[in-house]
Amino acid sequence: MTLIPPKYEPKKIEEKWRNFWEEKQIYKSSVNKNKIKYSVVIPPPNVTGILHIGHILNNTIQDIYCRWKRMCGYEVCWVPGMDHAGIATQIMVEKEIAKKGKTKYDYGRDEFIKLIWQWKDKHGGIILKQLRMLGVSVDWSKERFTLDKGLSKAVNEVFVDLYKKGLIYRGKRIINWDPVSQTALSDDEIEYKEIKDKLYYIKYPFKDIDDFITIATTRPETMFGDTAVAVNPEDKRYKHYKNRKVILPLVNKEIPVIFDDYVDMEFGTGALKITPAHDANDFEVGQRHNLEIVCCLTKDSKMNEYGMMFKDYDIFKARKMVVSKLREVGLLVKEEDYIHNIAIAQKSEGIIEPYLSDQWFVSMKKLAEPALKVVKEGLIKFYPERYTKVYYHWLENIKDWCISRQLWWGHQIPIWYNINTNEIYCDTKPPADIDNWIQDVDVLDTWFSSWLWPFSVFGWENSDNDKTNESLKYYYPTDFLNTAADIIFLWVARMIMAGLEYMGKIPFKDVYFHSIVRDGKGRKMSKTLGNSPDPIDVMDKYGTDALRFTIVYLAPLGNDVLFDVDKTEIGRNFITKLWNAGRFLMLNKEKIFSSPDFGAEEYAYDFSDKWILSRFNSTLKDINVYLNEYRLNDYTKTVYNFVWSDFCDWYIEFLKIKISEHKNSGKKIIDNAVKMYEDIIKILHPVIPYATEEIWHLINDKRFESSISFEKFPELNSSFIDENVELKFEELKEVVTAVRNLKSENNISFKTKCNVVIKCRNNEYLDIINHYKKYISVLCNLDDTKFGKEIKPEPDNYVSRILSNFEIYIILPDVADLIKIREKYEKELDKLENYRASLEIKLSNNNFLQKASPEVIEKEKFKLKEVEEKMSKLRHLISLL
RNA sequence: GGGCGAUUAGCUCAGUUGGUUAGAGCGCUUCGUUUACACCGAAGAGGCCUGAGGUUCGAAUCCUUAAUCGCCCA
Repeated sequence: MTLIPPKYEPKKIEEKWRNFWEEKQIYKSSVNKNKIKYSVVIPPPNVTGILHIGHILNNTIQDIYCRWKRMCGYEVCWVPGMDHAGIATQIMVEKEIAKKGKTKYDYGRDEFIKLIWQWKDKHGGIILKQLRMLGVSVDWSKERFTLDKGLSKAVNEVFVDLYKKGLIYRGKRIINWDPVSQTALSDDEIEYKEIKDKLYYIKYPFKDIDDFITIATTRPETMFGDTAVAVNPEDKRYKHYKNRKVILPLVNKEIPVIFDDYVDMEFGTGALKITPAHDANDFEVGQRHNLEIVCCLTKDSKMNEYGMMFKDYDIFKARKMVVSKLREVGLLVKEEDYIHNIAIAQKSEGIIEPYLSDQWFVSMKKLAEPALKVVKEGLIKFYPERYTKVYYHWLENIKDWCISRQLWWGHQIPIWYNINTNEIYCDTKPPADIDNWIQDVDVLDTWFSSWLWPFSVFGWENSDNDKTNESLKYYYPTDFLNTAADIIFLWVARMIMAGLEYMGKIPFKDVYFHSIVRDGKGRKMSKTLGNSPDPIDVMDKYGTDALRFTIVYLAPLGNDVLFDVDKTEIGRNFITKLWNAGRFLMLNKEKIFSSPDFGAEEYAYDFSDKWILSRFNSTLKDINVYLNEYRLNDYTKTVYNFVWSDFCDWYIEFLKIKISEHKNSGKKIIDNAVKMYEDIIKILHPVIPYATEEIWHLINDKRFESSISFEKFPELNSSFIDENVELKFEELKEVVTAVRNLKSENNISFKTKCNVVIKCRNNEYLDIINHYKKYISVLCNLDDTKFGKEIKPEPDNYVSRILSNFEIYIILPDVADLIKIREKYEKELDKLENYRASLEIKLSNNNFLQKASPEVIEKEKFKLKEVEEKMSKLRHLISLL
């Protein structure tokens, strides 16, 4: 028989089982029509990403479900993979070549992409290695990457199909242009910096009347692109300018005054110049009012021909010149110091210029309708449920999706332009006469491949092969998606659309939005704050299971997790406790089976056995509910409390005594306890796989070729749940606690043995005490325990505690401090009196008696009777002092 | 500005359709190495359930409103 070592050493043990699981490929899944499948796709992490604490939560949750379902007999398939993260990855390589003073243009597109692949093979995917450490039970043989051949084919197929359906079109859009690196940037790559600037007030004279309107702007040089002046329709100052036109200074062009509630009346003069080509908000206003779009800047932030005499000057120089010219002609009213945020490119530090350009869009309305319907009809469920509201709101106000990105790394758009005719060609295959065509230089948004993930990972490449692809037929739709709520639109909603459009079926049934992990002060984890712990360090220090357990334990459904590294102690301590309980059981088992003092006689379940079986099954019942409702912190908390408070604090303490009292049945007793312990290990395996695997093997050394992963998850046996037993056992616990409390409060050390008298309400309670006299005596360290229905202590020197069904008297070894005892009793009496009074008020209220249900009234009456009884006993005690 | 949440013990949170003398973990105080565990055990202190109205016999729980904080979308 193997003994459990004194200390749980996570590092060695984790490595051992991780290798075991992977070498034996035990989590590899294949189509098995005899089993119900449970499939999950990982939210593909970014290929450049490294593991942070949020990933730990996300992947632990998925692992819990995969392991749980596997133990429940499902054919579980969890697909891992990564996305190619267009911008992030390209930047990594651009930074690298920048060190050599080179740009991507020095290499050219094809060579540059080769470099990125090299980078990816060398540095990419660290995160998957880190996920291995976490012990995720994914099927590594199914690992996918969004730029894999098959997945790329799927992307092209979908683009072409949507284009042919008329759901993809080309349109104008303001993008973030970095004039330094000559590229478009996404919002994520931009930082905002506060700068001191000037706010210029400029007069725009009216066309027909001798009046003017003053606008305020920080960018006078863009006035050459102005196509309107806007005011708020509510603004009384400007109401009478309806249908008027102003003359754009310097340009001498007529532009309209428009009314739009986008305008902030408080800002500047309440009048804005509208430059649709050079400001994203102005562009929107322009769209609403059908304004002309005039672009007056070049791609390197210089004035173009619309800038007239300022052509070829850069914007800063041009600004100065424009201002002095306006001053000269008397149209500059004033300039004010002004502090505002400007957008800066993270990498190049260039000042971002909003730039109007041609982009590709997906028309979303048609795709959104069915996606809305399936959630409304409950085919897809969101946890927490309130996210459905967020989802509806977005889909009901859906905007078209800009899918082109000005990058080289990604799926190049399958659109070709004819050099001679400007004709557009769109197909999965390039045009035959390729020399006459140029392919669109842009690539697709990374999400354009991620939205196909739930079926592309199973081999979907086009709408024909899904009919013959067994894997796809078996695993799709998936059962569970777990992700962060901030990508509900970017990813979740779009997957639903794509799933319905291309598979004709929802992509998943349950979507669980997990918590956001924040630091202990509630701040978001961020690189700049440096408050984001490296999970690998935490795993090193406390153990992987400890981190897994803690993070789930702290994560309530729908709320943020406040995580500090120190808190990992919760998980570590719990695992140590669990480990030691097992160690105790195995030590005893060894002792019992190797000593002639112990026998193997049958031992019928006694009260404490019935109690722990009831508690265990109640726990099992609860955790089944919690797991089904994605209340994972309740799952961990429930098991935690059961193991610590019920199993260790009480059951094992009882067990110690039971074994010594019933040596002839020692083997049976310890076997029963070990059996329950094994069940506990199994229900914990989903959350702490390493420790439970190790323990499971230690309990029985003949298991080396197998894994706890495929053990049957303990099944609920409701017939063991006995509320009455649980309540009665609580009372027994109360007796023990009361005796300990009396000792402690009267400064009797635990080591000092003393005598106790217990008066029981009736025969039933008498039986309990009779049977457990010895246990109480050991657990409280007593000398003599007398009990009976009518028994009374010798009326000399004792203190007492009145419980509902017991009166406990403890004989003091020294002369009692009567004053202190009296104070104690009176304090208790005061408390009871308050309670009694509130009950009496309630019960003398006619309204209550008429309107409350009879059961409630009975309950209140019983409480009153009980409290009155206690009080009279207490009064009696006081009178004896 | 629009929407969605949150506010309960020093901290982090439970509290399921209203019937509770409002619970847990951590922290704190006191005691303790009794043959699993000091990453431990025993005992204890600690709350006008954010404020104000209302519904009800009865509200931490339902409604209205205010304040503070957070998230998402503009």
